[in-house]
Amino acid sequence: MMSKRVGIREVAAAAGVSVTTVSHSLSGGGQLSDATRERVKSVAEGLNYTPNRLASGLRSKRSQIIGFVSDEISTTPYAGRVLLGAQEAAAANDQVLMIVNTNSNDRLENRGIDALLQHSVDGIIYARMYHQAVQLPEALAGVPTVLLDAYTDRLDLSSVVPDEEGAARTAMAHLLAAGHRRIGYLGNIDDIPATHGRLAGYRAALAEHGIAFDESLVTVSESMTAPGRAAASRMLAQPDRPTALFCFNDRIAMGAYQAAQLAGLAIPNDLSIVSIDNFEVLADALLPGLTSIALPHYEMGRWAVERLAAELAGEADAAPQQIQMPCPLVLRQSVGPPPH
Amino acid sequence: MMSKRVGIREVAAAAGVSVTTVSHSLSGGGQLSDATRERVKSVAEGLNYTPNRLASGLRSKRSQIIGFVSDEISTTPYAGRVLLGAQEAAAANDQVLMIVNTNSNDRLENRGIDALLQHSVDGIIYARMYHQAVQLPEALAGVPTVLLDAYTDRLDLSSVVPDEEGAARTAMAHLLAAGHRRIGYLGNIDDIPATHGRLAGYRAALAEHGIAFDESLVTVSESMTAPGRAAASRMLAQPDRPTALFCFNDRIAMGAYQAAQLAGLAIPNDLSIVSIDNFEVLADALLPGLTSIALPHYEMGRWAVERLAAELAGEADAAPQQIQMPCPLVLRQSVGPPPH
DNA sequence: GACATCCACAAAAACGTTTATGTAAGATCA
DNA sequence: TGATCTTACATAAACGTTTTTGTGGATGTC
Repeated sequence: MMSKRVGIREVAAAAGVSVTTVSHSLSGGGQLSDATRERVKSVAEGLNYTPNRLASGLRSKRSQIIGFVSDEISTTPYAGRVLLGAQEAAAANDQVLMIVNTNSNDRLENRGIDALLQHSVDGIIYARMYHQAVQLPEALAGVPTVLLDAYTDRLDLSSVVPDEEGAARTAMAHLLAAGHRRIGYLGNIDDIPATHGRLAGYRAALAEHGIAFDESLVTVSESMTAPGRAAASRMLAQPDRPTALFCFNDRIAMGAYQAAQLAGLAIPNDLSIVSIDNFEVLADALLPGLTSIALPHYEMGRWAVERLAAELAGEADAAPQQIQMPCPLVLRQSVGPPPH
Repeated sequence: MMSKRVGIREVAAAAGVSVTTVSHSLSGGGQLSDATRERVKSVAEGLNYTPNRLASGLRSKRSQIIGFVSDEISTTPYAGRVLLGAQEAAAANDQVLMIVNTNSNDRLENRGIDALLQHSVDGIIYARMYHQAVQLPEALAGVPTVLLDAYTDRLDLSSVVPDEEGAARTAMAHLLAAGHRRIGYLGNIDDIPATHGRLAGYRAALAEHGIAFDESLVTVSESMTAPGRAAASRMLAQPDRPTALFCFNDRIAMGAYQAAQLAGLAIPNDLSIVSIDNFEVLADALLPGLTSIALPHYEMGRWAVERLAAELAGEADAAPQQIQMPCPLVLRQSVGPPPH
């Protein structure tokens, strides 16, 4: 049982054909009679033959490996979902993922990319853990690459990011449908696409419903719980306080929960809250459950790898695409009608 | 610039030596004069030569790839830290990680392992996302393997898991040092090592301090927020309620926070809480911050890969080890002296 | 000064595939 | 009926390394 791995030669010998024939039989190439093809296949199966991908990659220039470089694999809880989507898509395409983390460090990034290229990856997913603009490293020039949760101004690269504005509109639509008209926005302060896109979505949703934008209903803070709590407290202390809050993310929303509690406001009876992230450990754990917009991490991971695979295969629709993924609403219990 | 990748032949030609000499120069093998060695190295550097790992792996039987098999890469927020530790250790050893997710599905697991073996990984990290007993799949027989957050009864396999009992003792020691004597334990109900180890640690810590074990101070529930809340509520409703709670994990602790709030108890003035997980998004966000024991995910990832690398290198201390990693206490604001 | 030893390097085989090229037998065609 | 085309496979080169084996000269030994 524990002999050397069986190679293509052994299969050839056992089937009474040449190694060429075996190779063609298994890959579907060449011209062979269906009879031999099938016979060889079953012999190979019987011998438990599996090809050596190093050898086949060396010769064919296709390693069937996709490199995955990300900035921060660990600090966010999203990385796992992205990776899962990417890995599943890879498996479906008979590919496998080789990962490298850069810690947002250029030297590490270059070393990592180098390592991937030395292993002859067929292409690379260049991923960020939050939506941002990036500049593609020199080392990736000429390497098939798809951007994930990141974008550049280059139109020859495919990329996928969440539809930030759409996400905000969806959140707002939900609040508006519940009857709210005074809706506060607890925004983020960083200069990133999410900041601008979500604010734009907030304003657009108001405009669509003929509600005037009210400067006093918008605050910005760091997107963490404590600053969110402070911002929410300020907003709820206003004389004509909003009946609902749309929060930049779940951590700010958690701050809003705390502020509401401190202000003696019940959710959702006195105050409705919706936010973005659908970070389950928080959203499910909060009391009541937090209605939130999910960022499509799994889907972006899948899409990026599928896109890359398509481009590598030189498929018909292989022109690069830059897409924005829709973000679905996940209902829980933090939204109700406004108090009268 | 964008010519074919430069190979070892070009380096040989440029340096005026044979490819053999180049290979030896760069790998440190063979016997060459230091002069040639250095000269070849600088020529290689000048040409921007990087070896083709497929070719070198094919010939040398060492791919420099480590396979990483995990059950659930996405559902827990810990995966990222494990992966980060593993990846960093791999990079330090000039290796790279190839990952595969099994979704706890045997068929997927076998296909994934097969894929890794086809790519000639040098060894495999067989990881679980929570501490548990496993049975090593058939397909891994004969493949160098290290278990991560998992163990078997086989002594020929290295493994690393958290020291559950020690973690509980550390948590308890902290509460005891603060002066608490009536300490409740909100435990978990699953039949897993963490359940038994942490309970054992709780009992051991009490015994060490001459405190009698009180059945009424222990509850078990699912390890999530809502069940934790219910369990904590029951415990806090007791006539002689505990002054402190040790929680199985942060999610249960969050439930305890909610129960305390419902019962009108302030943390840490009326009730101290410590738990295990140090799940930062929760622990930092809770008000006040939750003092928690960190599980050594990053460290386990590092250790597993380093261990595997050592065993692959056939180092002197290469005898398999099964270790339990210590779990450090992360102080926040949820522990104070008991109310008098 | 004959022989073995060692040094510094080169030539060539090998790793396990894929692919380019070759070929023998049968089918097709004028 | 010979020439040409297909069909179905085989032979051999190639991928870019590492490793095994070879070699010519310098050095050492007695």
